[in-house]
Amino acid sequence: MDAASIQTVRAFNRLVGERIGALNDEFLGRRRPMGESRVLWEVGPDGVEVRTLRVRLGLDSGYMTRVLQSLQKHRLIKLEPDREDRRVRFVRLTRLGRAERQELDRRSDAVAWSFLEPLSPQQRTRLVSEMTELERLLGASLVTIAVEKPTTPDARWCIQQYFAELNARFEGGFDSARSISADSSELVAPAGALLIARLRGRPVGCGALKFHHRAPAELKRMWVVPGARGLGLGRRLLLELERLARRNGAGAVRLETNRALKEAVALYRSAGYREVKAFNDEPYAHHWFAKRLATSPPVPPPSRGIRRGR
Amino acid sequence: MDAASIQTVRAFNRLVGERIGALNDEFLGRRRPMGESRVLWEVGPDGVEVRTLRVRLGLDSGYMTRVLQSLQKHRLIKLEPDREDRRVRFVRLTRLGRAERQELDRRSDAVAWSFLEPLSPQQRTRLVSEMTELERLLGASLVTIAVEKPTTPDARWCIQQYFAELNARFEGGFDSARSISADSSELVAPAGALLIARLRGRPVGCGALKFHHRAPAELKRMWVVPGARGLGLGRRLLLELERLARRNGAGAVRLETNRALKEAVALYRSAGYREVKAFNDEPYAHHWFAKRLATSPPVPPPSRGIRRGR
DNA sequence: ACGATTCTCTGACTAGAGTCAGAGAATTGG
DNA sequence: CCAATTCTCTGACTCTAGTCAGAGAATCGT
Repeated sequence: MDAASIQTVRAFNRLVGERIGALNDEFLGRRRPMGESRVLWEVGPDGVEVRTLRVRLGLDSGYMTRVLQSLQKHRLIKLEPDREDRRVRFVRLTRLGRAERQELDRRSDAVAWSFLEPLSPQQRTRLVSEMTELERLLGASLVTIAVEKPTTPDARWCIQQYFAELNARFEGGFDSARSISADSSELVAPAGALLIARLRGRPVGCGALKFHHRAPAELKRMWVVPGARGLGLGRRLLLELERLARRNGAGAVRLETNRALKEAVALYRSAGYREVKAFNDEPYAHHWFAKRLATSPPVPPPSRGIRRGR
Repeated sequence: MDAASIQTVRAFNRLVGERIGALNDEFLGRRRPMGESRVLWEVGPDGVEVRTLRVRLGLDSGYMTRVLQSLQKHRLIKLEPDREDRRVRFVRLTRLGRAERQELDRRSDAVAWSFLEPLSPQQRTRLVSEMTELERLLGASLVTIAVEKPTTPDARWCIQQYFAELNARFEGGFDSARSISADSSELVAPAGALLIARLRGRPVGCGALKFHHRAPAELKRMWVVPGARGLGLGRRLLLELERLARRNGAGAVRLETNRALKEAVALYRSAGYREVKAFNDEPYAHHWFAKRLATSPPVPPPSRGIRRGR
């Protein structure tokens, strides 16, 4: 990459880092410590488990406890034991807390407005479209992919979204009961595995494998959240799944898919999958693909440049 | 402005603020406290006076002293009394300090690279071009406009640039001696005023007024640095000048300009200036404009964006 | 010349944002 | 059922990034 690009990125980092940091501190952190504001915000209107909060904000449990205690002392939140698991605590906003959160909301709006306000209408439109795209591009490098149990709420959410999308896109809809199964018990070791992709803690995609002794692993449940498409995340998931299959002794991967899922079909083809004859009787499938896995990892092909109109 | 735009800007602020903040801390702040790194960086290869450093970084003098002492203890800087004014101290990097600064430079590059690295070549190009544009657009809201004496170095620089541009653009060049004057003594109260626009400390434009008792104020020296054009800065300067004229009792503003300055002519027209007959004998002018000022401000005064003290 | 101002330095203090090592309760896995 | 693990809480620390008041030296303005 050329030096000029690096310099551009550096200049941008400096300007934007300073500007946003300063504004956030000034507007959002005035009334109370930033840590408390962040927590207050993250609790959200419906409440949340403390452990979730901790993971999302990446805070130490001791620190978190104290932040919550302080918020509670100010009557902004209520802490109650979780119904299902009495080790965990559930945080809820009080009426006062909701008001305070709304205030934070207004301030966030004001910060955003301070970016837009000095610009002409055309420039505003421009700014917004560029931020949208940049956010996508920057987000791409923050995605993490990890094995996760299919029973976690996030995993369930991904699978649900996946089913909902199939149902919307397949002609005649989709009913998971009629499809070949890949339920929770089949997607944990040693029978299989589920990968969840996350962007800043939030699930943005998934992909699963079912292992078969001395037979190709089966690829299932490939899905990427609509807002994160076009960033090569599908390909990253696919590569990660292949690595996992290889580590679990599979010499090949195979999968079936529906013709409505055009991007997926294109992805499989470009990732080296060859169309093969139907190897199962999945009623929703139109295409069956297979790929032999190299013993040593193959060089990743260049990611496709996805164009979007602005 | 619609809510969706505000939401986009907010989402962007959140992602970018966190991402850049985190990376900067991680990469640049590892070896020593961020404050020290910032100072080390700001000293630069040629050294600098402590007071300049303090103003630039906006630090308390006591704090600054301690930061410098710590850097000195680590043999990264040398402190010596200033030659001309023995109250002030002059900071210089030692050999070790220069090496450390280079290291910071490398890390900054690495941070920038970490943005580019996960992207495809097309996406990289896209990222860079969007950052460039976004930096311009965000910069616009950081511009501050204030009255300044025409004798300051920055004011002089602006006027010089203005003359140089006229000389380049007018057919047959421009010689300020042949033009109607508006020199330093005429551009300070009560005879007149000079406005300087600044972006993060650097001058990016100017505009001046000459007041005449019971007669229209004269607009002079409107200029915007080429890199900041197209951001509506000219219009902001113009509005600011009109406010100033009104505050000084002028009921109207008038000005003359050269046909080579097409953007300026367009700006005056679109800001409500009507072309009038020549009211003076400026040899370089082709157009004379005038605008009556409303008694109550017709447009809400442009805000200066929100500033923070670093 | 001399009072006001500027610049640096010192000491004393604060708040925010954590980290770390346990301890005690509840739940899970085998 | 029991051991391991998970989750929250407490107490005791740390580090960074300041702020504030005042003192002493040098310089400036008149």
